[in-house]
Amino acid sequence: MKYWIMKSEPDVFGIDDLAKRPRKTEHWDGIRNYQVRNMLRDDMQKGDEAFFYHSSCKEPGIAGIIRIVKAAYPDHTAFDPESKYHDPKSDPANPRWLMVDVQLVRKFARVIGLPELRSHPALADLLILRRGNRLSITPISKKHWDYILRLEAKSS
DNA sequence: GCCAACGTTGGC
DNA sequence: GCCAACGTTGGC
Repeated sequence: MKYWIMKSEPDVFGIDDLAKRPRKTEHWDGIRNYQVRNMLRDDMQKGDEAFFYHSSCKEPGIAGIIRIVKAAYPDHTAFDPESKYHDPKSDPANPRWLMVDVQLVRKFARVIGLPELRSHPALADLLILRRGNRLSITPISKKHWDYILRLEAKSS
């Protein structure tokens, strides 16, 4: 079982939106980056867990935990001309883009903010804190995962 | 809104 | 295959 950090803009789709979905489950669509797609396809498995990270917002940070409940399958929004994720180059017979289904495990009692994450030397090599990192999904080690879980219990 | 840091595109 | 131009991301 692996661990991940998955970024989303809460103005578009945040952890509270996921909580409102039936069975608190939704497909994670719109991935249009080859590196991320390859990770989905090759490394991400059903049962993996991920931190739900809020980006491009007032308080960027980790908002809770989600679980992969369905492994990678074709992202149908690529075929939909009405979708903002439409990609005419994705052939339904040979889909270019993939998505997974995620389910909310739990929302954190508080958002663990980006400045707080940065303040911990133990998290210095966390990919999401790296300058210029723009991948919407990144792997995270069990060690970092557990460390961040312990942060949640502390007050900020 | 600015800007750094990428990824992608397309001409050559 | 190179590389300039362009688009996107995301923190601030």
